[in-house]
Amino acid sequence: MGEKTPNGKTDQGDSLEPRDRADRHVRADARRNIDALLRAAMAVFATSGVEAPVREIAEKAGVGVGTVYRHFPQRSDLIVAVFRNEVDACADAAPILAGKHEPGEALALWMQRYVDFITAKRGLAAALYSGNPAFDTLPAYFNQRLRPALQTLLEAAAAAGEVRADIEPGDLLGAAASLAMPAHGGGPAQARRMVALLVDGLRYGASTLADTRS
Amino acid sequence: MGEKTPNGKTDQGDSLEPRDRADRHVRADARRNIDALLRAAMAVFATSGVEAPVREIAEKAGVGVGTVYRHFPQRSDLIVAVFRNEVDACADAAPILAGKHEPGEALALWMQRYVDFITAKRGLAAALYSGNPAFDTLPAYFNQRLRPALQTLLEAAAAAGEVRADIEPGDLLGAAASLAMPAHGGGPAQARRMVALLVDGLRYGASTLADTRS
DNA sequence: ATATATCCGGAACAAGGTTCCGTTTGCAAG
DNA sequence: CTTGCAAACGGAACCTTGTTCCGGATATAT
Repeated sequence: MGEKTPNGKTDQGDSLEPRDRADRHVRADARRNIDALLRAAMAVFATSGVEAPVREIAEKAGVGVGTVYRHFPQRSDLIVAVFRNEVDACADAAPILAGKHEPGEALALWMQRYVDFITAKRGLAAALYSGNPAFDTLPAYFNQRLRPALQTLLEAAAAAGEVRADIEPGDLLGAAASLAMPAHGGGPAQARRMVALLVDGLRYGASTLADTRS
Repeated sequence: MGEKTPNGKTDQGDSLEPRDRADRHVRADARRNIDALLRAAMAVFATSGVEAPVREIAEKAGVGVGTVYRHFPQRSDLIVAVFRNEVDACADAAPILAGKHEPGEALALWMQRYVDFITAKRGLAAALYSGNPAFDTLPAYFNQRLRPALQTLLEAAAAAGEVRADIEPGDLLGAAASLAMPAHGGGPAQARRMVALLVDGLRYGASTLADTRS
């Protein structure tokens, strides 16, 4: 009659580090299965939502359920791992875009990438609001990974004079997330348009501020 | 592999009317059991959250699970019925308070009543964000019942010169709900304080506007 | 080549939602 | 006051899904 959180030794999900350290030895087959599971879970979550049965994910990954629970002691651990994985991918996209495009363009492209991530995650909001403490650390992780990524892009674009310089990355992430929330109604297309508008607002601000100040 | 919503004849949950019409005959024992179920569900949801087992509710109501499902074909129908029931109670409190107190006082008291309703409903947010279409109609019902109730109070208080007159009831409901959301951290006590502040803001506005205009 | 710690698969268990059906009962007509 | 029966009741049984367990397979160090 209450909470049970023995939580022996969860290797992922507790640390706030971007990725796992190679603790001792991870057998090659284990690593392969973990990757397959993350990939399968990502696909299944995208189509059936995060409440898809564990068996379905296991089957899609070509492993038994026992293997799932060996690496992800709780169903929520798998969900968290997938979310963190996607956040990492989104954050990692920032330097790549920065290397391939003009600063302002890189910023705009990354924001769209971010919107796509949010809209694709049906059930993210539900998980966050579910009250399940397993998801408590997710928001912090989001900020920790995404804010620096966006900040770098913002600073580069501001230095190039392409956007205004007084924007808090955290504010922008929050605003874009609000606009993109699936619960808000309006499909992914609308979300992309609204966020594009937001980014254009940053650009407009640059010229306005330049005019006003000089 | 998809949605199944045959939905034969759900008597509650589809109509937007405050309460059920007496369709044909409702046997006395049935009415009694429905009431007992709503009461039991309200109590159980308050203590164990909305994901409490149906069996537990049935037992607390002193009926078999078959009886639960006879009146509430899906578990979510019971949840929706309880929510609507509490919304009705909250809305009905408005005229009662208005009859017993000064207009400004009635408004303040009702807002507290509303906050208590929001904070008590652990899992309301989760349900709303769950993506389950069964809950889609809830927000509309909330507005339909609560807005007129609050509007009456606001108009009375404004007519008495106790609060400013330019407040949209919908805005106020939304703001108070945001402040009271359990997910916001801070207990019910904080929520009450913050909303009291909000109401005081309305009062301040009354004198300010009076000064400025005359 | 061998030992062994680790990993794998899937049957088995537990819990909760939902269905089914034999029995009981409110109630209105006679 | 009977009687007939549609409606309602209860709870066992069923299905789905999360989680545990353990005998067998296997990667890897020696």
